[in-house]
Amino acid sequence: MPPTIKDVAKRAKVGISTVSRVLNNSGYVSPKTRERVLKAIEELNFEPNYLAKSLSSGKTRTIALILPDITNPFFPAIARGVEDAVKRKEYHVILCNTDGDSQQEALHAKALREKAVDGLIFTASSKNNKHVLELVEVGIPVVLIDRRVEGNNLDAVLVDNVAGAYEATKYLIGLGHKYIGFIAGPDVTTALERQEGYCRALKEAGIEVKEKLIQPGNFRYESGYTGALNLLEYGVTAILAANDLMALGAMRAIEEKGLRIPQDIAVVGFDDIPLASLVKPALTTVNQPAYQMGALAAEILLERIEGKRAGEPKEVILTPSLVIRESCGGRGRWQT
Amino acid sequence: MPPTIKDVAKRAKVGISTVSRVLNNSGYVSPKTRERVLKAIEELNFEPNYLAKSLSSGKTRTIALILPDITNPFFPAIARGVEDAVKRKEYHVILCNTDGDSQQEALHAKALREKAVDGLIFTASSKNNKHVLELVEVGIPVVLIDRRVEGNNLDAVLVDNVAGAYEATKYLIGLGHKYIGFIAGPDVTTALERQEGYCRALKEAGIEVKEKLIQPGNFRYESGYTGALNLLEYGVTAILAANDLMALGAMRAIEEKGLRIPQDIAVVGFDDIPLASLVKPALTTVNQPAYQMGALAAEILLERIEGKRAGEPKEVILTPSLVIRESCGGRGRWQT
DNA sequence: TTGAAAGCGTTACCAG
DNA sequence: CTGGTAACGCTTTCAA
Repeated sequence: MPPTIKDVAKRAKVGISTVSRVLNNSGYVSPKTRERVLKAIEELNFEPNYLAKSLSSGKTRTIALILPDITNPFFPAIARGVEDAVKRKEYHVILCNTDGDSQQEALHAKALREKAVDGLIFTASSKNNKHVLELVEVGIPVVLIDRRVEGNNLDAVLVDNVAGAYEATKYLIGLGHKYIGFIAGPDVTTALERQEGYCRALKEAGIEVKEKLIQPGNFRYESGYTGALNLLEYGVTAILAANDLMALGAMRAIEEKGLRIPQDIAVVGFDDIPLASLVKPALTTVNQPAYQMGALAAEILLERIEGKRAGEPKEVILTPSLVIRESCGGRGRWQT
Repeated sequence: MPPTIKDVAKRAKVGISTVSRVLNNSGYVSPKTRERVLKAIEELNFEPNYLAKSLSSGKTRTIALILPDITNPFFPAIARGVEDAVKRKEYHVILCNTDGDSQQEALHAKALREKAVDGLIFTASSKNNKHVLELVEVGIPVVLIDRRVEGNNLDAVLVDNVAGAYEATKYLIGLGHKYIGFIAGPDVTTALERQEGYCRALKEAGIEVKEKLIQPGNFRYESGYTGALNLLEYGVTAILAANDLMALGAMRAIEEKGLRIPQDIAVVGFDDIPLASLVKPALTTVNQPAYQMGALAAEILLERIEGKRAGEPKEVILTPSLVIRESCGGRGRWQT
């Protein structure tokens, strides 16, 4: 059995409350007593039992990060940002993958509540979010990341997807493209917003938005591949994909068709995952500061948890930036 | 305040121990009483407090996964494998990044012990491992993944790195290469073993192992890049990198030098991260079944935790397989 | 400045 | 079958 606070008390010949005080640097303890206690702790190699502490205090110093799939290259950076930010304050993070499944989200939410996590960071992926809102009602702070949930205002760290896609499309237009295809994402706000940015840029430039130039997609490589295949049939000269994975799939399709990037077809992605700069040609894409998003979300969450942030929830909206590389040809006037 | 077992007891007009029994399906409870209790639980929307449960039982149903960096593309699949395996049994996983720093490993180990995780899965990256061994001594099950730690036998899920690199090198030799460069990894067993496989294949083929053809590396993209630059100076016709990231860096260097892959230089990686199949030319590499490794490690750990596995620790050594793609030219005789 | 004692919400043992 | 009650290890009044 590991030593307990009681053992320390006995050895130092003090009461257990005194030990607790020196442990937490709370209340008064005379230097001499403190010394004795410290010595006892040392000799016993005592370590406080966190469970007991948590039960008593109600705090676990653990948060959860719920996201669709850590295997999706957009998320590791977020996860790392979160962990780095909370690590400094000695919190830990529980990682939960949901695959965008509402039921799994619910399961995790329930379990995490029972485990009394102090708060959670959530990438919503289903429409049905009542499980999370329940957590909020119970008083567990939640900050959303990347995706907003409807019908509730919560702290959130988002990216201006409309602006990002708008800028990317405008860049393509500026390069002279008129027949630009879009490979859409699944039915989540981020994807929808990107589509909106695409449409807006087109309209603003007086280019008609053609239904058939908007191919369905699901954020996965394969759907980018098939979407591009269709788009090529329609004779597009450029393709904007709602995320990088699909853009990569599109590149594969284009090359298999014997077309060259960017000479024949230009492609732009969204996310700026690590691969984007490594493929050939390097992918021009809209950068999302994933690491910072994670870190920022974590900081906001900790502030809520520690009561340093009160009042209305706030959305932090970051502006993504177009990173011009090789997949659209010469560096255009948009380069900054 | 959320309702407690006490509230339930009161409402159902039974003792709290009875409530506890129905909660855990332990001991005898008459159908009628059980019914009443269940009803009360329902009405109160009661949920057991896990902390209290844990304090009492000593079990947290939480494990930790300690690895260098989730941002390194080799690890997300492992993490996912671990989580999926453990999720079925309603365990959670705490994710810890160490950056291969022994001090951070120690910090995490200490904190996790305090938080009483039931066990942990560990990718050792520093030589100094006494912190982990301490956990083992305290009785916390540990299973190693990917890397062995010296001086102790623990459950481990490993890959036969020697065999993998040996096969890869032999493949290159079979293709007619005689001047094969190697970009080494940092000072961890996996990297060392891969180097050993490389040397062994060379020797077996009667090819001299030249010191200068072994470039230092640290598993990162950049070191692959610079390593390749040096290797090209020496006129190698093929490069084997100790991991994919470095192989990718090497590819970049080769192309920047105006050389073609695979016509001028062949390259082989190790890991088979998701990017490997996406780059052009697609990378021929040694596949490590990361997802399964994670899942397997998790299963072994749970068996230890739940006492279903006793006796001596055992190492499970998986055999990696060479995945032949495009970066070495035509499919050679090694294709299966 | 210190210690005793009452929780925190469960589990588990022991009578009944 | 069921209900008390003593742990589990710590925090936090409250007196002294």
